[in-house]
Amino acid sequence: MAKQLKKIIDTSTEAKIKEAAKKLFTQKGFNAVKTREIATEAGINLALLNYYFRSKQKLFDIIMAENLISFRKGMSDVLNNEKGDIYKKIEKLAIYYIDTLKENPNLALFVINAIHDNQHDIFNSTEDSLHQSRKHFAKQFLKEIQDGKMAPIHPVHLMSNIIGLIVMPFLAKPMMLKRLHVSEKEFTQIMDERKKLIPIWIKAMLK
Amino acid sequence: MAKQLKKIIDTSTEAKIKEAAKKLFTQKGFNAVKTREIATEAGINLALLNYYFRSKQKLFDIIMAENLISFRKGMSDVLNNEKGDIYKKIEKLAIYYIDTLKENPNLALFVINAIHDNQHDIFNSTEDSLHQSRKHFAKQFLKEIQDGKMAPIHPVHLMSNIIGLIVMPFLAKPMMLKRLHVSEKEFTQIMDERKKLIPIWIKAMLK
DNA sequence: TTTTGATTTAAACAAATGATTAAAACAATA
DNA sequence: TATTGTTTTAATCATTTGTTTAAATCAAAA
Repeated sequence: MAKQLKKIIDTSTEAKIKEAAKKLFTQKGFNAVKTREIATEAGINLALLNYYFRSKQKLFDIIMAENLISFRKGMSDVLNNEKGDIYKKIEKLAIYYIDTLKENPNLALFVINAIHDNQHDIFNSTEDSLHQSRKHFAKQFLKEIQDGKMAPIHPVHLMSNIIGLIVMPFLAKPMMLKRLHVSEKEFTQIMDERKKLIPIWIKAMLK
Repeated sequence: MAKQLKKIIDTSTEAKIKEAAKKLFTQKGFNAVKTREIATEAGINLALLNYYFRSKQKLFDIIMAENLISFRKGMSDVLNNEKGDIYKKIEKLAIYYIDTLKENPNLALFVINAIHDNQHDIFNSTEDSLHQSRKHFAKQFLKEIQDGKMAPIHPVHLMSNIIGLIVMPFLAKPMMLKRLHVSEKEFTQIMDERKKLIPIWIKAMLK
């Protein structure tokens, strides 16, 4: 059967399990999710989880890998492309991540948690193909400073600021909605505003 | 000072359990921590956990409450004080949270996770005494906009930016250290720089 | 010293949980 | 249709995990 077609329509047991697992693991993490919960969510017999994926851990590893790929995809797509100045790239990053996190706000917390326990060695350089592209971005950043267009700050500042401005509203989303009396729709709108605002802000900050 | 002294001297069984539980729960969350692990870490017999705290859940609830208090303390101390313009307040917030998170970087992720599962109803208005003080801050913010000193943006933007700039480097700390080849000491130094930089940045962004 | 109540301990319990098994149902194909 | 390999199921297993128990130890008061 055609693989591409299969993926879209795929209603197979294996796909149902993976889908349920992804939803639950991404939302609640490894330890908070029980195999029986996944089975119920997927509407399948408990034993099929082990039949198709050997163990809960191996299933989780697959979800982890897929989630990291979605998260890295935006980075490599933007940074690998040599065109565009630093602020254009920041805008592209903002657009990609805001759109991704609008779809799946839990992804942010999932990745942050993964960074912290790091049982998957997610910073493994061979695994992580972004090493090169990041170097080019770093060069652009240094040049910007040398040309006097940007204040001389440590890369940790720049990274913290970019990631912080893009990701934080999603990490704090439940609080934002409740505390600032914002609806889902308004929230989405505000996030879309940020796609344009963040590069402008970063530029203004680092002048 | 008296409190710290007490903390050091208090070597009672109850205190040892709470200390171990706080360390582990804050680091790994409720589900990843097992009662036997707490007992070992505290160097006490397993049964004493239930003897002093009834259940794992009740022990966790206490740690949760204490952690939320540390986290809210900075907010109320700064916002309750009517003195100071908005940027002075932002600086005070930055100083408090950066110092707090330097001491305990895991606190950030713990609170974010608490915001998400929210089994403790942490936005409960009666529980949360900050309601009033926040209102005054909001007024200051609106006045700033009406006076044309600040761009007219949604409060969600302001909140996201302030929290994002302060908290994100700690959430992403393990990545920062590894990826940007930064030592613990350098990281601390950079975080201290941010105390002054963040209010300046916020001002520049929102001009 | 004896008594009394509080604390600590080793052992055990019951429920939850991840995994396995053996049989049944199903699907294809010869 | 009969055969064969695959998928699904109900039942069960083994371990983990939160909690309890009953006895032992300790410390202060009588």
